[in-house]
Amino acid sequence: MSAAPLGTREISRHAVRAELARVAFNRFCLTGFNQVTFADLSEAAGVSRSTFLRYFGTKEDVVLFVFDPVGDVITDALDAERANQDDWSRLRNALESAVRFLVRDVQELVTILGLIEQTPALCARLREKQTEWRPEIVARLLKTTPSADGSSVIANVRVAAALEILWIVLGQWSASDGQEDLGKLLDAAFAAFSTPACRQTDAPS
Amino acid sequence: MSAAPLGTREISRHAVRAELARVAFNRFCLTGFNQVTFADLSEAAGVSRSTFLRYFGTKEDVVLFVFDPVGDVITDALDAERANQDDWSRLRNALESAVRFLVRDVQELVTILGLIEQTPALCARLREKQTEWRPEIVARLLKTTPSADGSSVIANVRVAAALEILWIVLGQWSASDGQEDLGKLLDAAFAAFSTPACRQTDAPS
DNA sequence: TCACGACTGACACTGAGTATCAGGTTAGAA
DNA sequence: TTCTAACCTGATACTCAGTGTCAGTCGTGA
Repeated sequence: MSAAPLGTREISRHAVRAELARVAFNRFCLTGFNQVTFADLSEAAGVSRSTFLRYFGTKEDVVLFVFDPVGDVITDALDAERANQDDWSRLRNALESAVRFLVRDVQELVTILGLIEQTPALCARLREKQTEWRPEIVARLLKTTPSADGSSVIANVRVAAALEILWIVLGQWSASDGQEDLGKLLDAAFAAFSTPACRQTDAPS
Repeated sequence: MSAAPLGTREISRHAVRAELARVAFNRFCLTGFNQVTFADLSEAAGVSRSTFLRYFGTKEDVVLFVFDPVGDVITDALDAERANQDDWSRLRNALESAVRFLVRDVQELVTILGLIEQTPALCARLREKQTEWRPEIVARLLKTTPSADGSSVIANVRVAAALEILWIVLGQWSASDGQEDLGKLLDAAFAAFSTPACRQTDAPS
């Protein structure tokens, strides 16, 4: 996977970043994202405001940097898929990889999703990241199943729809406090495209 | 449609707002969104910085307030649709209403979309608005064709996908400088869901 | 004509994010 | 071990978005 030597400096930086984020996250959950300032955070973490800002470009990134690898996770998973599957199946399985990557600690993810949901600035920034991932994913999809007419509109729409599903499903899952089965939720969400009549005929059994 | 009496105060406010936005828009296109400050804008418009800020809560809104009615346009159009159509047809037609509302001056819309595209802050804020529209649209969709299992996941996915299509299509359209036919682009985009094999088999003729 | 509400400009303030600089620390080569 | 170059840190100063307040002005309706 990641075949970088990772010098000691890099390791240290990574660890400090994680610790700063941990301290900050507690504050955010306690007081609310907008109410906490960089001055508060740096004081709580025992570093200067300058240093804190050097580890995270923006306040949003203090929370959202954990989502950064998701784009790569999806593209990698898409490559691993057997190419003889249809687009939707491949995207669905790639999303499964994404949620597996994200769900390491259920309670932690539920908490972070809750914080994001009730903070417009975090939602916006997360959607921005999502849009950044799209071109790469579209390219990967087109590489194995090229478009007939050379247009990438269809691929773009499918990828955009899949990424929307990711957040809708995670929102639903976190609303159930992490109880619901994410695989089933993904299937239910993708059913929005596969039900031929395009009616609300979910769960017919 | 809008049956409000609209007092003179309201008319005046509306007109001033439009003029301020016009002046600001020119500056943004000339210098770039991030390079222009409220001080620049207020000076160019001949009002104080305070006044300018009173008309637009944020710098993003100076550009994006024209999109505010789109949510209502879509929900209204959805109501007007005959309920015996399937979800995708209704959404597609509602989107047609939305683009008709937006395309009053082709060149102006192309310019504004270009500005948005090359300014991450504007993209983010626009997506935020888009997310705000969704619950209302979903409710309207469910009112006529309720979900079988009481879950709104499928409706949410479909609406989210449709709204993604809106921006993908507008992006494609503005890339062609407003030459392409928006109706055909919408059809092509919705084909991403209707092609049964879910392959890139666009435009088979 | 008067009174009330809204609009305006001026000012002060908080907080995010950028840039710079001097001093201290560490990694890695000599 | 020693030296050096790269890096990290805290301090400071700065720009700008956005909020809040206040006194003065203007339009409207009674």
